[in-house]
Amino acid sequence: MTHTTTEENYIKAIYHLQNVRDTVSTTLLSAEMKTKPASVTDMLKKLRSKRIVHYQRYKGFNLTESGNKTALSIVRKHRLWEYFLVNKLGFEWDEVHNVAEELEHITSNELILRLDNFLGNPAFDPHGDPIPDHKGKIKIIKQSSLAAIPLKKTVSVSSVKNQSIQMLDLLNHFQIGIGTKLKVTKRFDFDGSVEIKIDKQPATIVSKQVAQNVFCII
Amino acid sequence: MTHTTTEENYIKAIYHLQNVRDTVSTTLLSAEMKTKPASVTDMLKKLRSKRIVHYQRYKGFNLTESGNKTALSIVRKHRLWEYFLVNKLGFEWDEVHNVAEELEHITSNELILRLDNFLGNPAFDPHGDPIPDHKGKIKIIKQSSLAAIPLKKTVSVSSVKNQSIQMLDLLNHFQIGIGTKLKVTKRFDFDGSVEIKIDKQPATIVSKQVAQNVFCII
DNA sequence: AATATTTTTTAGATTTGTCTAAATTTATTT
DNA sequence: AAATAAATTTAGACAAATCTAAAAAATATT
Repeated sequence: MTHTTTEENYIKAIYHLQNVRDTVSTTLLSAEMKTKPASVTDMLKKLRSKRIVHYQRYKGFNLTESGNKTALSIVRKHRLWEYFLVNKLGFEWDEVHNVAEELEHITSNELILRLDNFLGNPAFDPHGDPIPDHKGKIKIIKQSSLAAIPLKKTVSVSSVKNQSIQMLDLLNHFQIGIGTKLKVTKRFDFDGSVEIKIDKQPATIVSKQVAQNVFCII
Repeated sequence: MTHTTTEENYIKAIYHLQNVRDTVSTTLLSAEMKTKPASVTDMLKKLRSKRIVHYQRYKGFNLTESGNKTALSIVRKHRLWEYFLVNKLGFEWDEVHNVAEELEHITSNELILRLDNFLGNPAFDPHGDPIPDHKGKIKIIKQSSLAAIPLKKTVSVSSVKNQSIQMLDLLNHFQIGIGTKLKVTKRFDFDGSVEIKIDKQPATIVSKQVAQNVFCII
């Protein structure tokens, strides 16, 4: 079964929202898709007829098993392309999202298989998000945010939750990237900000918002 | 000015047909696009309003200067991606066309610039067709078909005109690819077939149709 | 529990690219 | 030059994805 680019974008959006909230509403999805709730209802009927979502009017919806598989394959393509753009073409990690949004809809399975091998079958993309393998399997690693890790323990940055350009720009400024080794030296209860130390650099303070979005392997 | 994928496909088709015949008819274009003549008329009006083609009803059409530039940029993208697929991902030269048809519509200029550099700014794609540079400039080389080159002169295969899967399959069978060194040892007037010799391999005979489609640098 | 508010759905319209069938123009034959 | 044939265009319709406005259902408030 094949899907249009629009259908694929809806499937991916439902998948991502499901991983954040446990129920996804029509309104929330319409905000994510930058459409109106009425349009979402139309699409849900279409996706139901293709057995991508379970959906009952007024009662909500969620991905079927088959829908989930499809979502994983789109996410896989997106993240492999991001890896390619950063590690082969030299893009910065904050520049690749939009291009990958387009590349993820190229339909050849053979292409993705070969791209995966060409890249050395990476398990994580440049933002630290796991890349599903060809069976849809995801490597899970234990991560804690800067707001939660123990003090004075050296840890390695493994992913960033909020991937807005603004956030990535800020992290670039702090010279924080995936793989950066750092430790939290102090926490300030007043505003939730956190003092961190990278190598021999002088300590700096990052806000609560940053601390909650940067995840590390302990 | 941006264009839809469909518009881009029309622009590319007009460009290619213009390089073969000097006037392109509605019917011919409809055959190329696998649509009906009525659909072509509709699209021509749209492309005219975007100043991509000169077009007068019943009088024919052709690309404007701006349309030609757009066409060259699409051809450039297509051929760079073909080069990538063959030389980086290990596809065979007869497998890449359909995937490149999709990739050529990805819109990022930055992507193409970086891809071009990553590939080493190649001037020819895996079928021997020239890749327009970022200004749309094409390297032209003097070529003659197997039907026209002098006898017993060792030449290098530089491009293949008919790029159907069937043709490429046949050439693979003969072990003829871009860069293959060969000489024409005899021509048969009866059916236009041609005897060729590659290295120390025994001579083989190719048909007139093949001879007319394989081009070489003398 | 009745009312008010919010969310979701329906109904009907719009745009893009396509189609068929009929009309018009151009080209070819006789 | 008239008749016929071929190519092209118009007119009107359809599917996909969207929209607005109104109706229906679910949720929250008093």
